[in-house]
Amino acid sequence: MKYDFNQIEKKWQDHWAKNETFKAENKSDKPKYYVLDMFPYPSGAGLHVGHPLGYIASDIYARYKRHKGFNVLHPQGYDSFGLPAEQYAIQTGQHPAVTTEENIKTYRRQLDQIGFSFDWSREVRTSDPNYYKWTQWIFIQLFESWYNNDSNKAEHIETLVRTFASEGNSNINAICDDNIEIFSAEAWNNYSSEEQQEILLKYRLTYLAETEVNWCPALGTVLANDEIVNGVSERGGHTVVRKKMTQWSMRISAYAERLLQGLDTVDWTDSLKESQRNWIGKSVGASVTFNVIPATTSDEESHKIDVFTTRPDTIFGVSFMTLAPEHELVSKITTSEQKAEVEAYIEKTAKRSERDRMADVKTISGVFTGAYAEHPFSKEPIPIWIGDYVLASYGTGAVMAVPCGDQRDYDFAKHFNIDIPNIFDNVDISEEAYASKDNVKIANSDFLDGMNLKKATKRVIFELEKLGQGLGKTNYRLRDAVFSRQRYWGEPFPVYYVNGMPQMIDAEHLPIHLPEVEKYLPTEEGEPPLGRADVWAWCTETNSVVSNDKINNTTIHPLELNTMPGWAGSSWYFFRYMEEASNRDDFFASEEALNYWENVDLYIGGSEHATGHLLYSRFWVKFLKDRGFVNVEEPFKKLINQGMILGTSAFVYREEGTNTYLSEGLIKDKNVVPIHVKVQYVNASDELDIEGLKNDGEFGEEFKNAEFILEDGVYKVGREVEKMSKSKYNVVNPDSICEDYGADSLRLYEMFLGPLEQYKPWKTSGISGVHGFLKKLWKLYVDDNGLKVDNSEPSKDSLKTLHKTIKKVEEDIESFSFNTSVSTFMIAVNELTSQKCASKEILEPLLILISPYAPHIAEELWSLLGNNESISTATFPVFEEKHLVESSKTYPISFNGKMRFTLELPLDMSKEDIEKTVMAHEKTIAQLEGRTPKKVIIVPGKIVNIVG
RNA sequence: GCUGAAGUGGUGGAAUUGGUAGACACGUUGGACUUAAAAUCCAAUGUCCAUUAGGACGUACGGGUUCAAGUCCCGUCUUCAGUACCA
Repeated sequence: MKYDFNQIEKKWQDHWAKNETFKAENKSDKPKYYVLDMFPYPSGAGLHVGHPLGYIASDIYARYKRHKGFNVLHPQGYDSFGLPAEQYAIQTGQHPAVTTEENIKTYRRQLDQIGFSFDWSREVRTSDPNYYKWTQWIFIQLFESWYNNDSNKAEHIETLVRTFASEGNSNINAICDDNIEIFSAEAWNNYSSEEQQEILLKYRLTYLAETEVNWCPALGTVLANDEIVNGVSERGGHTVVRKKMTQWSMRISAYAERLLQGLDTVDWTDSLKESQRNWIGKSVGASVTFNVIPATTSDEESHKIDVFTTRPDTIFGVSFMTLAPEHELVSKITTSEQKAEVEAYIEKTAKRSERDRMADVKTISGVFTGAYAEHPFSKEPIPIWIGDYVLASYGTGAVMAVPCGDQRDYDFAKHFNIDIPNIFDNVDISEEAYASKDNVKIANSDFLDGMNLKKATKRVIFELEKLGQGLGKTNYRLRDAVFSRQRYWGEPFPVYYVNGMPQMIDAEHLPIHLPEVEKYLPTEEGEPPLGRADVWAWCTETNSVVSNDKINNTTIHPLELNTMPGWAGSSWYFFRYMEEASNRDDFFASEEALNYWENVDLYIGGSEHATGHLLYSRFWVKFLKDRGFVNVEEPFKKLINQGMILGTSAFVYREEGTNTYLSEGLIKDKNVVPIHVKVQYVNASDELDIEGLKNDGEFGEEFKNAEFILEDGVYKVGREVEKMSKSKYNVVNPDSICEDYGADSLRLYEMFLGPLEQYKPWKTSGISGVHGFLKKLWKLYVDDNGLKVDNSEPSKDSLKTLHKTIKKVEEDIESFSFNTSVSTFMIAVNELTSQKCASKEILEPLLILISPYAPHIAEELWSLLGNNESISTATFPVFEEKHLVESSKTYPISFNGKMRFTLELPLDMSKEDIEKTVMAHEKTIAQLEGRTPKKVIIVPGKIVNIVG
């Protein structure tokens, strides 16, 4: 019987699907375990061998946990809203829903053929109205909530409204917009409904606000920072301008501290936690208010500049202030003499994108405004400058410049010849600023003289508070997240507008379906694509979406034209899987389901989601918990970032100006151009299939008439490791691997390549190793006459092989070291083969060990052994130490730490006897050449080291 | 710059608390089987010296601790990833 992997794999994949082998139960006596892969976007290109890496790892773990007696939830689905489908729709006119459906089909077929143990009955798709109904619902809850700093959680907006009505807002401690005026209960009750709504928007966790965006008029859309290159759009090279737009924002900043603290409670890698910490960017310091000195005595208006500083202790070192060019005070305080210069500077900086400004750290630029502020303590005038090293979007957009203590301020001061007072005792600042926080001793600072950083900081804040010109403050870099997209293929907002004020549609009328449009582009007026929908108005009488021409602004109102961003649907999907598909109509997941599964125990995915998806999900989960909809604070307990599988590109070398290609060994001093060729035409020895290449239609005539100069009768290609991509012709498709070697080989090989987290190159030639292993495994059970396993008593050696394998594999899986288990299997099979082991007592448990990695062959052999139940239900073999107990040990005998020979000695031999035996050995005598050793180190069971 | 990860044969990588460096594979070379090829099997394979026996050197580099260092400590270099005028 041959190992016919194609037939075996198909057979078991069908069997698992038909019997719903991997369906998870929401009621079980077993402990639960939830294994999840990061949500895939079903791209049109399908999978390459790099994609399944994480899925294979999580699948091994899920299968292992089942063997270990857990009720495992291992679902899969699609983040099916998104840009590529929309882009494709714009180009071809095809509805994104249609192409998305096709892509999902391809994706599913490819996933199925790898043999994953997904519970497909729980599949979700973000673009499914039954799913986005609940995304819309969550949005409404966010709108209906505010963040109460006193209770330190989100509360229903009603609690806020009640307080407003009874006592005004002066006692409210909320996370809200900055520009909030104090009002009394009486005032509140007298406000018009619109005025009240406007105020409430400043408190809601999702709110409409003017946001500065990168607007590209030619594309009619907003661009992300990384879509802009050198000030023009990456696609098409169109001009991009900074523009204010009214957009939905999410008040994630309310959760900054909890998002930071929560990191200590989850089992993620340090690097991932670190990038989230950086992103949140907490800095502790003080806010200080500087009064602007009026230019003339008749000047009535008085201005104040608020700054944030992490070093309030250096306040006496301030010698100037710098405002961001966009700062609203700039136009108000600039003197007439400086006006022209300041305006020219502002115009110049407005043209540079924020990213450009940040990237260019070296050029120092700025302009004096002519105005002065008053130092809060010394009352000395301080010149006010503007400079683009100060960012409008961070802090208050203004800094108090302390050149002796901050390198950027120092450079700025040097450049413009501004005074650099030294307020540090015994520190030389003639070359650079003293930015260190260690060994600070303040001098020339009035009441702070002689104090260290900690003391001075405390004292300054105390004094500032006394003056009413400052207070201790913590600042976060984390900014509220823009939630509107000017796109078609996303979740529509459940929002309509009455007199310009946003109104939520009642949850009972959800979902609001994405309307049909005839084109997926923005309108001529620059409105988002939904502006093209004819049926896109809300009737408050029938509670339905009706034709736009019925809009009367009394009962029928326009609907929101933006859609939600990609992260909306992916911020809560892990809860949706918890509920069985048949029970999803009335809630996003039932309380029982949420209580049973709690959160994701193991989450595997790419590190590119470090600050996007992983931060937004945590934010939504904390919010949902505050409002009592879920009961966990963090969504993902343990998280592993899988590395990337890189391609090994192949190159041929064309001699410059000719149609001649030189083999890799011949290019030495020649002037050659390396050209990518398809890796399919290269064998394991880097030799090129020239005929194949010549006849490949995709390359056209390029190689048809080319001459190939061989070395030793073959053409050798050059190789280089690069990211897998179509344009580099190094993409390897899992379909062909499954066809040629089988899914089990693919699974094993992906794991065998190296540690999960690491980046490593793919080389198809290497797969023959694991494929050979599977054949050897097969032969251990089956020969030409069929099954050869018997009920013979296993040998001691075979028992030892089995049990050391159990031990190692179990340790490996628990520590996610899947690559080493594959080696362990190889060693086990090599050993059992040479032991001629045929004992069922050994070979049956061995299959369970291997089955998470190579489930198809394991199932097949398992059933050949006479089992009727799927191997996935079998209990993991139990390791027994007694089989590994040895009576002797092969000791390495070292001289001065270098191993010279080995000696087998009984393990129960005493130190003294070991020393005697070793010293008497002829090789020892030869090594010592008559010397007497100074010392003999004996570590029983480990090593003997002779010194001297 | 900062933060994080990493640097081991021709290649991917192993060495879990300091204790035989290079497991397991790929590739290469030689051999068996075959008319031949494929498949399979056997052997060798870190580098250098030596006919052998054996020896020297070897985990990015330079130091150190230790009987013993890929592993611990100090310094340097390189690569990758994230992030960045963050006040």
